[in-house]
Amino acid sequence: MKVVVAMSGGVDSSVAALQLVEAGHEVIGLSMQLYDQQQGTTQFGGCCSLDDLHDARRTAGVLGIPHYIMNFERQFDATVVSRFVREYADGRTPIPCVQCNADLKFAHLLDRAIALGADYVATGHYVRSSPADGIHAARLQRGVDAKKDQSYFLFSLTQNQLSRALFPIGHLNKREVRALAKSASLPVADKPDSQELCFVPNGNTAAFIETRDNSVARSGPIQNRDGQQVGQHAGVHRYTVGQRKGLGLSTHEPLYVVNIDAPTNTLTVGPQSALQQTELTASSVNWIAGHPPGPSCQTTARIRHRHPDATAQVELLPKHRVSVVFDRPQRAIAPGQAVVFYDGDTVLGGGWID
RNA sequence: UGGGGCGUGGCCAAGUGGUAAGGCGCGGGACUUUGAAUCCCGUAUUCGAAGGUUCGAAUCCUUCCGCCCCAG
Repeated sequence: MKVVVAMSGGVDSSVAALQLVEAGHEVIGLSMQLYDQQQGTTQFGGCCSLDDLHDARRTAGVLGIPHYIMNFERQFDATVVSRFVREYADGRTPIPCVQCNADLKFAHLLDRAIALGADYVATGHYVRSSPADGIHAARLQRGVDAKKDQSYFLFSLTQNQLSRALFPIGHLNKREVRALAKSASLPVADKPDSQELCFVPNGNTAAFIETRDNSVARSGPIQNRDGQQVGQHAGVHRYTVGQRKGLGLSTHEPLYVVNIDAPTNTLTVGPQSALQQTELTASSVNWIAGHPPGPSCQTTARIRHRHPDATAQVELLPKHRVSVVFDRPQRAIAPGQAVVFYDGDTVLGGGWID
């Protein structure tokens, strides 16, 4: 079959391509140009710099597959960056990687792949999937390497998207991926893992947001839970619920951001214990199977990437919303983050925390 | 200028003769395909100032400066 691999220029997607080539598929490498590269490569880290595009091209050369670079600047800005900035301005904490996956890679890029005659789009995510078989719907599962599992970032995929998705390295662990890259002499075999957000220069999120929307850089009050003002902040976009760094308040105990109120531009802080919450509601819930498991169910849920799973009771609410009640309190439930539901290794779905 | 108390790093704060705890904040690192958290390391040659006593003082003495409280 014909498969388009989304090649970021990193080891993971490179080995994904390698696996497909070795399996005998017709493979096309596709890389996305996500923003104007004129400003120089040092402006950007992560997965999408000019150097990374070159790495993808070199890897494709070694694999003997065609490689195309497609310009997705407009789509990236609309589906990922603009939302990211807006969320921060609203005092929320976004996860742009989710939109980048569901609304870019498995949307615009998938469309292009189909236009190229491809049957599937493959990525280098550490997740596994199984196709619909007439009885069961297509499923998404955690990657075998628990340390690298990226299923959290893919909870919003639909049956249609999943039916077109391949994850060739989901059954491998990172060590094996690197070993395969090395034995195939891929130029990126020893390239460091990417981290941080690829479109934010130097990991300086606050500065990036200010360049996009400087109306957020308004100072406002920091108050304690009794409503007494205890300090000042330089913009709510610099903070997230549960954050300790950057408050500049010295007290007998560490303080954390407990709440962000964008309308009044107010930050509320409190001790560690004030972050413990047992309940949340989430919106725009996606059930990967296409329908919820039932009006109410017991599942394990995860409130952020790499957070321990927790058992919870999920109740459906109208308008694609759910209420989630955990058996044990969770630390720093942050609006804008996703809550993702699992049944063992299978991703049931998830939604956006209100 | 009656009485009492206090002045230790950016903040809080131990230490009352033996050569400056700790917390907060801040900086760096680790971890990490979100934001965070967490962990590790670093952060006062110096204790309001100037003299003095002493082998040795932030700790004792003297003076000065500054601040707070209670009375008038």
